[in-house]
Amino acid sequence: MAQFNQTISVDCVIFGFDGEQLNVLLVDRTLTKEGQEIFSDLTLTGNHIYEDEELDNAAARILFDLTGVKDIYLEQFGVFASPERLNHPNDRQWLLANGRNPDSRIVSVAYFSLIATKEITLEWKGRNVKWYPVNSVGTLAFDHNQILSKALAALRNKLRSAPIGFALLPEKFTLSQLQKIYEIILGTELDKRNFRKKIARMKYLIPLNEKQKGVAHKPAQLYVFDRDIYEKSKTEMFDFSI
Amino acid sequence: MAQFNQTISVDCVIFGFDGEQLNVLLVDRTLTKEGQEIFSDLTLTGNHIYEDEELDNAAARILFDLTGVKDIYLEQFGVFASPERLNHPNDRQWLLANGRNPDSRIVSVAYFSLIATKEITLEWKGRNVKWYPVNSVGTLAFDHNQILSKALAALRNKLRSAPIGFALLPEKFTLSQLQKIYEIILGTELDKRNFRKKIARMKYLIPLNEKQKGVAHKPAQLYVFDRDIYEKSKTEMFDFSI
DNA sequence: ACAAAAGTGTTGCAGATACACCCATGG
DNA sequence: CCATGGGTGTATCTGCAACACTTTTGT
Repeated sequence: MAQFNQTISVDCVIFGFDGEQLNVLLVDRTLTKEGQEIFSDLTLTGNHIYEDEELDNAAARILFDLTGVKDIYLEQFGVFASPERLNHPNDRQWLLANGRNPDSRIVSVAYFSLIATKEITLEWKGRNVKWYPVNSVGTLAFDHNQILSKALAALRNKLRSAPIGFALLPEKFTLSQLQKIYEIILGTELDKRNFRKKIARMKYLIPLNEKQKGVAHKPAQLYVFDRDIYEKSKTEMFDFSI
Repeated sequence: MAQFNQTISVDCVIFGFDGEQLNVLLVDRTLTKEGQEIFSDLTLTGNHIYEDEELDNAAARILFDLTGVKDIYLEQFGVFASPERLNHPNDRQWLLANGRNPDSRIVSVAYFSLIATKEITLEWKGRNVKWYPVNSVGTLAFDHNQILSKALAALRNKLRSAPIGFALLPEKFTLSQLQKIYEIILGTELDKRNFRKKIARMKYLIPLNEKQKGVAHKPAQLYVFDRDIYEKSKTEMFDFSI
């Protein structure tokens, strides 16, 4: 593999869902000097790209490096390149301590991605990453709060126009889980019956002959998403509303 | 102003509407050597950014340089950074002839913008730019065909979710002109009466006490778009469809 | 037996579609 | 007076929202 490109980086906003909340994967950034902690805060996951690497591949690589998972939903949603984006004192100090020039400009191409929180083990390669509920994220490094909020907006938008909710769920999921995802991301309450009527119209959500087990209530039917059927139905789905 | 950043450029897909067709503004790229024309093709408008310049400002600057118009609708819709995007022979030759290194990687941040074709004079600063109907654009330089088709997709999407059609029209416009824009961009035919019913619901489209002049038929009422009313109504307009 | 979530139908209303004729102007 | 696009209303259909009770399991 070639070397890193010094001016282009990719940041990934990795969303996860644990059944209750929408979470983001954040990296612990602690700067120490002679054993003393100088500061400690959090960043999104990201990295520079290799000279011969496509952006999409760089994003997938970063994701794999941190989570050990491949073939994940990934979508580019913006570029962040303000000349001031590395100007905060902590950020400059951090860059200096890592042998980088805080005055050189870095464009960051931002992706968001969706995975089921439980599907991944964060012990992978001993990275210092953790899930944080999106609602309680404090001040992040660089312009990462901006990136996160734009990612949320992009996620909401996308969720309205394409069936991506189950990317946050295990392969087999229940309709209530799916409904909860819509409710949390869109910030609404949805009617159970109306929700299920819509689902019934989506031919690519396929009920299995299989039910939940070990729950202290009527076990729910499990569903899977069929990508092939979805791709076919997409061509027919035209939305001519002005 | 600082100097140019060599690795970051901004490309603008400038759409115009002439009453009949959707057009793109393209730049003539003719390479000559010792008075001999070596090749001649077309590119999108674009330029490198200045070291201390925001991306949005760079896009606005490029637009102003080429058209002499300010305060234009502009929207970022993607980044193009494939390591192979400058690899075609003509492109390499062109870069070399212009003193640039064809092997260095350039990321291009792409914007699309909307203006009324007739509002601008292309003699501005003697640039070699011209309008071309989007339907009959041939092979463009670099990856500009890719950029153009993604711009069209972004435009269609945006048009469905936000009232931006009149950005392609003069300040005062008729409803038939607006309808034609929707028809051409979305590739549909729309019913005149139903279209006007939707318009009537948009309180930010304001009928003037003024009519078309010099047309050989019943003169149409002119409308303007009121940005303030739009911004207010936006907050209420929530779309909770899943 | 009880707690907890799953699952299921009907009705009213609003917004979408389909459709045809008269009007004002310039030439 | 003719050609051209401007402007208008109604009937039907379809999709969305609101709403409450029975079922299955684990403890």
